[in-house]
Amino acid sequence: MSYWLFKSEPSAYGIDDLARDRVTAWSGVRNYQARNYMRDAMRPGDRGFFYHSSCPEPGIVGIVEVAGPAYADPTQFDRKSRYYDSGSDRAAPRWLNVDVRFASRTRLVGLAELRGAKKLRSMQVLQRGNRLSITPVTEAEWVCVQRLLEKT
DNA sequence: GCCAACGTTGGC
DNA sequence: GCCAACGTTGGC
Repeated sequence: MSYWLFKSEPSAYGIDDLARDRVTAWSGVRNYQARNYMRDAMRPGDRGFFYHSSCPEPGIVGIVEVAGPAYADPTQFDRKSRYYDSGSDRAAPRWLNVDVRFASRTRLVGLAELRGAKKLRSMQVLQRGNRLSITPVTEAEWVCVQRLLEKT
């Protein structure tokens, strides 16, 4: 069992959208490292934080669960999609994604609060220049955020 | 809107 | 294989 952080711009797809849809495809990832996390390291049942970025109040806003194994991302073959990849071969798709299921909302744990927790100092999403839409979360970090969530 | 950071691309 | 240019991301 591993832990993850899924980052999304709420103007594109936020926790409200996921709460409504219950399950969504984490498609459109065009970064090899993030793809490898989904393809090689994620397991159904893994849990993650849902994080809002590029918005007035960036931070963790919910808990999600990996709903199934990675599969070929259909948007790479869709010529009309902004994620279309003419270099991807149907017989050996370049891009994969998992489905993510809504688990619960949380109160907002904003960036300043995350940065204020010493145990989260090495959390990947907080590092300079981080741009991955998926980052691993250690068990210690997961527990630390859970404790923050218990406070109000 | 600005700026820093990073990945990708393409010329050589 | 190198590296400059470019596009994208994300916090402020």
